[in-house]
Amino acid sequence: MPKLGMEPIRKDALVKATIVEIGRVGSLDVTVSQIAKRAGMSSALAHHYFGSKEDMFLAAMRHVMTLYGAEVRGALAAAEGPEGRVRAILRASFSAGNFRRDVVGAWLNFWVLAQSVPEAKRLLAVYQGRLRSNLVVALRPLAGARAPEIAASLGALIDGLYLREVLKSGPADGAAAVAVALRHLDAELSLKS
Amino acid sequence: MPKLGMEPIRKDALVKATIVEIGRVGSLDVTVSQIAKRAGMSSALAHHYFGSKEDMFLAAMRHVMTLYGAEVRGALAAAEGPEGRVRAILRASFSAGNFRRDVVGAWLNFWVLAQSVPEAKRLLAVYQGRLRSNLVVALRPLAGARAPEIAASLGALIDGLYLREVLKSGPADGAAAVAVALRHLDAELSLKS
DNA sequence: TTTTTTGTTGATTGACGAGTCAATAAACTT
DNA sequence: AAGTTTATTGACTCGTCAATCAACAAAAAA
Repeated sequence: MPKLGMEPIRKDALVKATIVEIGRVGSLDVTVSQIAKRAGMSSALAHHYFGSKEDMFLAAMRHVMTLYGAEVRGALAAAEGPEGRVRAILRASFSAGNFRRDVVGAWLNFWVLAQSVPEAKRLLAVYQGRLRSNLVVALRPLAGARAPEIAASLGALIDGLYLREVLKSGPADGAAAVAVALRHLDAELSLKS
Repeated sequence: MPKLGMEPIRKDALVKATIVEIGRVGSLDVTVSQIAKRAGMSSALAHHYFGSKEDMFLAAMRHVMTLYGAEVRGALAAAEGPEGRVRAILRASFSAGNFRRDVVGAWLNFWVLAQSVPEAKRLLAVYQGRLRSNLVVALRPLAGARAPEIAASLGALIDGLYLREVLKSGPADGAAAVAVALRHLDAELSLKS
């Protein structure tokens, strides 16, 4: 009994299942069947909605980035003052929704994919550009001409903290990561030269 | 015309070819045949010396780590004063030999592998532990009780700078990366609290 | 000189998995 | 009622690749 309008529902389920399965297996070597099974459908249907496994994963990462972007915008709107804005970005980056084991694992695999798949590289560049731009704007009133270089090191530090999360056992500790990033920020801001 | 004592030569060639091929392709989806071909032998011989593809890659990463470790020890021996030691570690981390496109690509894939292969996870933990320990020892005279936390953020920053290198086009710029890390160090050291 | 050890490869096996296809069915349209 | 669009899947194709094997060659040991 095929109900109509299934497409968005199925796609959404597949996108979520993709993240979960990649997180579970720890690599892109998940079969489409595994993903489809977790999403409650046949692999043929998954191929019907997304042309290929790669499309599926790219859609999943677009989804992750969209959620992150929305969270940043929300936090930014509620933030007060320049420093509040930087803190808002950092907090969003390590929020419970984004800083999850499976999501971090997906990011890591996405990074690998960006080395060989142009579309992944493009997406990653867009994401990095947005993060950088957000940081620079927020830092400008605090650091003036040094805003770009601080944004660069903060960005790298964020990526590094994500990376380190992968190795840890136990639940993700976003608060600790935020603390490290904030201290870096304070330290950089206290540098007068 | 089998010359004897080939084993170390073959293994060495395979280890190097593994890094190059992974760097070229950008993922672990390199075939053993490709690696063997680049190393100038048949895939069967590669399997003869290393039992499996995974063993080959793990040996390659052990090799990378060994070189890195030797470089750090050398730089540490020649360094003067505590700050000189921290600088030596950072410079070694981004030296021309270690901070190369293909090597960075290999690291990235190694990180992914560490999520699912215990031996890779173990190796990575050993490496991180050594780096951390080196940093803490060097930082102790400079930062006292704050040495561990500074070592942690410096370590994450180093990883992040490696990660960012992957996306860049053009040749690797180790000097720029060292500069970012050094500025972070200065900033952290100037924080008195 | 026979035997063992070491080096070497072409050919083959065996498994696995992405993507396709044909078929079935229920809804909507005309 | 006939035709079209959307949903859905089991079965199948087709390519790829890690790993193994059988066989051959040369050096070293016995």
